[in-house]
Amino acid sequence: MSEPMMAKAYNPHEVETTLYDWWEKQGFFTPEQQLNSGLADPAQPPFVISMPPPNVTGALHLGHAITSSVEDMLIRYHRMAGNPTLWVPGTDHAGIATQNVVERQLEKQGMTRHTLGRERFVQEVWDWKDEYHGRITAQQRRLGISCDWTRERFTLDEGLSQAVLTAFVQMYEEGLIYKGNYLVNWCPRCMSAISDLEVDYEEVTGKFYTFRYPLADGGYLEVSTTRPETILGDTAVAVHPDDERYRQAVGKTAIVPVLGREIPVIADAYVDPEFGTGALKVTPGHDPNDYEIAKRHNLPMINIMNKDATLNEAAGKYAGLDRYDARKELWADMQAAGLVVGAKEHTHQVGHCQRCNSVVEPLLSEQWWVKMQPLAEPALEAVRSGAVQIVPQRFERVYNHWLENIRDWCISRQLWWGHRIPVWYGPDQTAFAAHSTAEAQAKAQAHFGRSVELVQDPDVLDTWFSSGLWPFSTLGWPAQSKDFATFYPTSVLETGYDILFFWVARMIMMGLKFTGQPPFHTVYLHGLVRDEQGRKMSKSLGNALDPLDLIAQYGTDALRFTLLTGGTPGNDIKLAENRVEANRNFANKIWNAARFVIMRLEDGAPEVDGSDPNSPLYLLPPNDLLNLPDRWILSRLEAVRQETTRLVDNWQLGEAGRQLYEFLWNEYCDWYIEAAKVRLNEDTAVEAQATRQVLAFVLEQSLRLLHPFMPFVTEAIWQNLPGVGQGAPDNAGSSPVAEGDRPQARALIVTRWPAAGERRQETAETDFGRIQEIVRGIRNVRSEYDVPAPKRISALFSASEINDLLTENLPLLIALARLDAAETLVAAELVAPSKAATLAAAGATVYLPLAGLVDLAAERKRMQGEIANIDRQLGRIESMLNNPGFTGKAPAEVIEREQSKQAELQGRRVQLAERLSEL
RNA sequence: GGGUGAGUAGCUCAGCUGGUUAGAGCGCACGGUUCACAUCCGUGAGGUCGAAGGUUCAAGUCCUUUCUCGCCCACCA
Repeated sequence: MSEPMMAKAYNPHEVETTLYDWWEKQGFFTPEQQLNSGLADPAQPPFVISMPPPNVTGALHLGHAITSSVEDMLIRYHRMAGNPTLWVPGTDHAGIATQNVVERQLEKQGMTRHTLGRERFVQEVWDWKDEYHGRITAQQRRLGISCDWTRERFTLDEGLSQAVLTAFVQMYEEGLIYKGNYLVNWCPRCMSAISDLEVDYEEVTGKFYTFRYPLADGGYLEVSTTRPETILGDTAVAVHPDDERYRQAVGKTAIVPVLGREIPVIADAYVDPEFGTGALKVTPGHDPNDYEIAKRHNLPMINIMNKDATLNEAAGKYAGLDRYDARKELWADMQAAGLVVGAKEHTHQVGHCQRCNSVVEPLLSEQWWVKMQPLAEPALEAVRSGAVQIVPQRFERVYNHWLENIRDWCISRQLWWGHRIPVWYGPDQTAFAAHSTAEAQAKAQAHFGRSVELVQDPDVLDTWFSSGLWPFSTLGWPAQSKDFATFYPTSVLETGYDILFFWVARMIMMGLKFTGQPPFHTVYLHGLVRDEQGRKMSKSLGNALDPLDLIAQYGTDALRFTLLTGGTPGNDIKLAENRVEANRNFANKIWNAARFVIMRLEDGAPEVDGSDPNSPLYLLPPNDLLNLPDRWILSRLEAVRQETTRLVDNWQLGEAGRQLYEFLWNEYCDWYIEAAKVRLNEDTAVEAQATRQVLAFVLEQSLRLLHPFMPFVTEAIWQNLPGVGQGAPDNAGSSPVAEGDRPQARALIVTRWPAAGERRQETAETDFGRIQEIVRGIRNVRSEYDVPAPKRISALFSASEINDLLTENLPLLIALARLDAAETLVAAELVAPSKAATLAAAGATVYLPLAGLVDLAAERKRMQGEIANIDRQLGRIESMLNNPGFTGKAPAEVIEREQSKQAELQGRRVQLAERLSEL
């Protein structure tokens, strides 16, 4: 195949979709294909992630981008490590959210769901789902996620619906699901109950109204409220039992203003005498605390509100008014009646519907509930025992606290979009939970002894009910499927910490309940993506960055790398656009380094190891052909391989990425490639060839290490490497060869993560470090003396102990420090020229005559500064080494390091001082 | 009220198990037509690591107190 010339700059858009389609078509995302191709080792445990399903009608945002980046990183890493790897994608029907979207759409056409009727409305939502499903999944593909699309699921699929039915019926039969009339959080806009978690509390400045509650036998009590309309539902006034002020009032009768209803004055310890007037109006139908008080005192509970937050007949003359209008009118009437004491500003927490931001009302209503305590216990134990580990660990406390104080979960929603509650009622309201109408009928028949007409419960389940089953329902449960047997429990559940309760805790509870096992062994929580000022990104603030825009501007890899390396686990990340840009530059940098290497490989192809697809693509030359830079970069590569592997295994993904960045840019590009040029240009053919192989070897291994972080640019480069051969995207799908006969394509995505090498050479690192120190020192002097960059200068090295090192690597020094070869000399000892800048580095003294440029006074000053700097450091070290506490207690290794540093500094000091005295 | 995270260079952040002169990117200054890359190269300036105590031979890193900001949970009418 003809090698396509690599473009001068990396263009993400030329490769991303092509590569993605090719990967997908090749089947690399499926565990079956990984096993068939020999990448995955059947002896290794599978690595499985259930993808948090995005809302099917949602649009991609940075939350999805960070989730995808982290999960795809883990998936690619484990796939390369040889685990059969499965990442199950899917979408969520997102009950209220989706229904609201469609309802808003209907509204624009002057319709409501009721004008359409249930069946047609649900059909309408399905149409939406079909339209938008393609959009969200296409957007996810742009992120490069290597999930197994052949196993994609939707929460309202047949299979997942079966899971929901099974779970519901079983829990119902065990008494874990029950129906009851309780106070719920009611959203008057959604016209549905919502769970505690779906209520967001916001601080609101309202009014604190104080008024007189008349007593039947004269007098009054002063009482305060933030919601005067609830007076209409009062069934008592309560005071603290020990409150002297109100002792006589207890037992008396109060009169509800306007309505004239008689209610008792009671004593209850809940009342805080310090707060307000110390007397509390009790509205059991519209306040959770009052509800509890009412239960203790057997008070009646009055519901004054309709489901749309207008008042009902119980409100007397206010019936039909909206809650806020009623508030005003009632207050005006009270004022007229002389009952008003006053109203002052008051800030307090008010519950809002998470989905539509309406103010939520506590309302008495009959709903379905899950009994949580019995589910919470095992879920707590799973984390306590370590069967489930949460990363970062601090979230375990949050998790524990929530589960220890858990309350029953309201799971019924008065919506049409979702899993309809599988309960049918007979003529006498007897309830039958069943998997189907037919089964319900059979149950009813058995119960009544005859066939009766059944009516199914109209409500649907909270969308998080089906989400709780996701890790196993997507694998086929309740059927005993092969996938379930093979891939359950999954490995890691990765998501943002904001849905720890909504989703993660419920999955653990449901997983333990229905499969007897925790659904995953690790929970990895990432932070939330915020704007540069740390604010939440939102449409209304207009500060939301669109991941698709960022991808269009900088490429997918740049965005992914930024999200992966821009923060630390569990902490929010403030996304600065210039970091994305910097990482775009990084992708380009690698691209160009590769371009250079590949061009040079045209002078002599490197030896390819074709024997084992799991070993490095290129062979290394024999040791005796390796020079210092070769040995150095190989040693560094091995160190970085070890470090990144360790870091990824310890969930320090960002740190791993940052290390690769620094290795590739600051070591491979800045030093090794520059050093390699010397040998490629000047040495013998055999040596040049050896260097070409090292260049190729290190590049190829680095691409593997970087691939999970930057999948596209690494694969694009890899496909251009000589020896990769056929299989490039150009051939994908269009080959006339039958599927089975086509040679297995080679792709970076299915190469092995580099295995441990034996190339670590501390001496090479020390020696090359000396060269670097000297080169940097010379560059520094050049810069200080304003030597024009292209100008070659003469240099005299009085090398003493590193004479051999410098002699051997003289061409390297000449090239990197831009020395004049004809006027450069290395010797163990040489006489200092009279007029030269002097540098003490790495044990050598370097004289740079810099004809005509050296100003002796300036040079003296420069050296004095240098000596002062050395003295500062020496002072620090000496006080350490003179401290018996240090020498007695510090590890030998640390002491040795300080000693050798001291020796080196003293050496340099002597060199500089000698020179200074000569000047 | 309880819990928790953050406070490190002008900005955005690293610094993982305490041990070289605390790092990066961007920005800034100076210099660059070095045959991969100006999405680049070289050099440099810039930090009492929020504050105060303490533990330790040694603290940005551990402990206590404290200040500022953020988030989560919680029934104060």
